[in-house]
Amino acid sequence: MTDTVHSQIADEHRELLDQILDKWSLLVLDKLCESPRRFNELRREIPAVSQKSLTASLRRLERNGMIRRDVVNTRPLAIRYEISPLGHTLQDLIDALFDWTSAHMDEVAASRDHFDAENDPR
Amino acid sequence: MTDTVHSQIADEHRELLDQILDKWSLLVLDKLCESPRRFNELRREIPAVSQKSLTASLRRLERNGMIRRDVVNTRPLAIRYEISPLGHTLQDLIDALFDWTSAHMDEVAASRDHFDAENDPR
DNA sequence: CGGGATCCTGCACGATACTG
DNA sequence: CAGTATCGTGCAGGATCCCG
Repeated sequence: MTDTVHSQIADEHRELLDQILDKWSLLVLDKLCESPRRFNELRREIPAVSQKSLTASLRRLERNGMIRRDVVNTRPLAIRYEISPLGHTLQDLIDALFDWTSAHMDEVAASRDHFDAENDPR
Repeated sequence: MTDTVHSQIADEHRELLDQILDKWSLLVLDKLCESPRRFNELRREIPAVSQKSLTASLRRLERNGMIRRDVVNTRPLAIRYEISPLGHTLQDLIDALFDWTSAHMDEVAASRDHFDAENDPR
């Protein structure tokens, strides 16, 4: 196998992860792994996300098969977003990522302070 | 604890992950976990990355304490980038992420095709 | 060799207003 | 309630040129 083949594969990985690891999707997936939610429930639980971005994130996750969008025909109509089996395979990974940030947040912050202090605070 | 406290914490996680999971850092970290590299070695191994983006990614990783930058005083001078102990704690996670993409790439692609076929290919 | 400095572009994201 | 439509912005990221 040549280097270019390797890097093509690596690039596919990157693109795929880019799709899933967008600004909000991890938070959304985390919530949906817990239990199905409705649109405005997610908005309330992730206050920093705009309605447009949440819509986009949900669409992308749905397109990639990570979540399912169920239309419940009531009045007014309700929409349930729920994790898919494929999305569920990410749960452990997501938990591990959040655990990692919890465990190393301070360490990273300290490193940042140190770096900023050394590199021209001019 | 209130909702806002929860979401603030979640937001810190998101920001931290955003720092680390930028477009190229996972690929860079993956290489550096294997062995130290020099700047142009990384460029060659990740052909899609531009020089500017690689520089930025390395700087960010260094600032966050994930990698170390060693200046070797030869002529011409050489720079060794190597994984730090903190960065090393991410290795298993990164491996797991790449394993996940390898395992589910086809599934995701199929889901995408299905989604695109259903939603107005007009 | 390992970058820095500039210029430029797209697109991610937010704000706001409106709708079935 | 769950969006769509439109507008505006920043900033990530590529292209190019230059430097010790």
